[in-house]
Amino acid sequence: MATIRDVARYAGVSPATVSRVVNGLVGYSLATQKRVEGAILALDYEPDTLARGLKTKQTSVIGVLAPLVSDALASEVMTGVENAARQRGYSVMLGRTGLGSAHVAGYLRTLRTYRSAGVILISAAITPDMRRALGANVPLIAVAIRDQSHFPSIAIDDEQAAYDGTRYLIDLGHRHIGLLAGDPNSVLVNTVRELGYLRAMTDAGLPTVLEQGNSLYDSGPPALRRLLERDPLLTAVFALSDEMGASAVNELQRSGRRVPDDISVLGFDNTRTSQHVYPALSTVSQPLEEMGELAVEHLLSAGNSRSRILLHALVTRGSTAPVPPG
Amino acid sequence: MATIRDVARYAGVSPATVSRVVNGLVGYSLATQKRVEGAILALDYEPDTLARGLKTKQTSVIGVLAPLVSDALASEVMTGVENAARQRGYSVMLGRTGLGSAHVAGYLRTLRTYRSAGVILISAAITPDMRRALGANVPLIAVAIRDQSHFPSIAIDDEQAAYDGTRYLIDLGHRHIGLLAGDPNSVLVNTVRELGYLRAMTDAGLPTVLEQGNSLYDSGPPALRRLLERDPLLTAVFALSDEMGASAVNELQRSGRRVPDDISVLGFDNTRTSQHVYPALSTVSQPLEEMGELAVEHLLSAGNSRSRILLHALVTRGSTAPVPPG
DNA sequence: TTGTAAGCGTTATCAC
DNA sequence: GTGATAACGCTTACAA
Repeated sequence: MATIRDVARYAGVSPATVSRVVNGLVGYSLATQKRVEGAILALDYEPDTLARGLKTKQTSVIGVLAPLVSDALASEVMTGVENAARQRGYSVMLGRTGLGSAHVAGYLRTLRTYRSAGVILISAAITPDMRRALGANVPLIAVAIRDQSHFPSIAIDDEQAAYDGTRYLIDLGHRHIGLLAGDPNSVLVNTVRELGYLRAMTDAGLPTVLEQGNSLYDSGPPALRRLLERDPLLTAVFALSDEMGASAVNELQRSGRRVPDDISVLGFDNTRTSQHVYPALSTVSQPLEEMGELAVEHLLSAGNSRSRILLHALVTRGSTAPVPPG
Repeated sequence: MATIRDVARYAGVSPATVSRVVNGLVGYSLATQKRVEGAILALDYEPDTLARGLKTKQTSVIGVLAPLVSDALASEVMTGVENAARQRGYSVMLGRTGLGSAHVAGYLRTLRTYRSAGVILISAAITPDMRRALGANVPLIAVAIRDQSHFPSIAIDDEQAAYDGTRYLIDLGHRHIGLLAGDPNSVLVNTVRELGYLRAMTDAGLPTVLEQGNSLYDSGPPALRRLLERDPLLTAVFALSDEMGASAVNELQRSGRRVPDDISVLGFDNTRTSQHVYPALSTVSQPLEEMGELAVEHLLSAGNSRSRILLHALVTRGSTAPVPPG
């Protein structure tokens, strides 16, 4: 590995000058610039990130913490993050949040010792502990979750989105609409979405019925069965995640019911999973990739530490239909 | 941020001694150890990774390069990688390979300047260029792909796995079995799997019929339709990825065919996607998470640079059945 | 058992 | 416009 001194020697200049050229600063003639650039090419020189970071107290690493690496929602946000990061010459470092907050703090400390340029938290709320573990100089932002605290975040209005989803089902003529809720403890957003469902049903003077899942695929069927026991007249199910929605569609078919003829299913998030069933899931969409991109932008533009609320949208596909005549 | 000198001063020892304690070396009394540990706690000291890496020429970063961050297969391998890495105190840095090899080389150079402890390539073959871009000191291993070159890899025997999958369908009584192939250019493994299918069919004296997809969900339906045009008597479809398998199941149902009553579908890889359809996909399974874990082990245990071939298995679920009597 | 000092590869502050 | 030189925070001979 060639160092800056090697390049300097080769080009017949000082290391300082090489550094200036590499970093696009001012203070050298065109002739020296050419010579230095030639030397860099000849020696295949690449600045050492570690040395540079040590000196400048900043590296171009962006940390991303997600509940589950293999989670579809997190994957799509990560795609956006990765794109935006790469475009700006940043790298992405990955961590899992699923294992308790002590563990997250560990990641954050690591990121701090790497002098990370910023960290993005997917589907998890920022706690004061986290903020502290990161130190004062590293920006932190939450994505796909609304922070009731003053920490910055990028999200949709989950309450309103759930309201709109429920409302859509109601407008289709459904009166018995069950909610496949997520674990309120694991993802804050679930609670808020529940509220949106409750409000829409109450506004319409309709009875609410709700069972808890954990947002993942496997939790859908049992929760669905409980839902059906509690209200056998259900003609629509609103799942607070696409995974649960997809498993609900499958479970319904397994038990001999037709979707959407007998029962409609609405999902949430518009991840790829929503397209992996037949009929494909209608779903409340949030712009996951865009959120990831915006998060990177946010971290890198020091000034604006404002939170952003993006627009949700209803995506209608085959899994929802007007209430059956029976 | 406290530095090692702060700790040293606080504990009344030299930086060298602090370093020794921190790194668990020998050469200090129990008493000093206690004092140093106390100081570390008091000052909330954390060694600076950059400075350390600069000195030791090694950091605990493991690079992972995947074709698509949001790809189910890659996600599951990454889960394994992340687990194993974290256990050993390593961090994971993420990159995408989907954009052409010049771009991959860029990542590799970054990883080199970070003095990465090693890099893992998912679903992509190692090229001499890559090897060169990384420099001589950073180990590199491919996962979920068999390298015909001498570079290390962790994979299943894809040819045999495809053979066994095909054979399973044949044993079920199927005679007209179509192959939903992947793009041979994008993932090497597809070619090999094709060979396995071809061999099994030939061995059984059966006609082969094959259409190309690109392994992703959306490429399934059109390829399936072409397959059905070419052989309307098809009673089984072998998809070389679960995504294509899942979309095949959905497409078949959309067109009024029953799975598996009219037609069986077999997938490949046993990713989560295979469970996201109804009936769930029978599939040829490869131990993705385990592969990720082994890859980390491999990188970190300098000596054994041997490739490993893991066992595949047939997972039978609802999407396959004996050939219909008609 | 412990301390001193050099140096890893940069960048930044001075001089010239 | 260019070059010494001193850090950045750590590890590691080498001394003591």
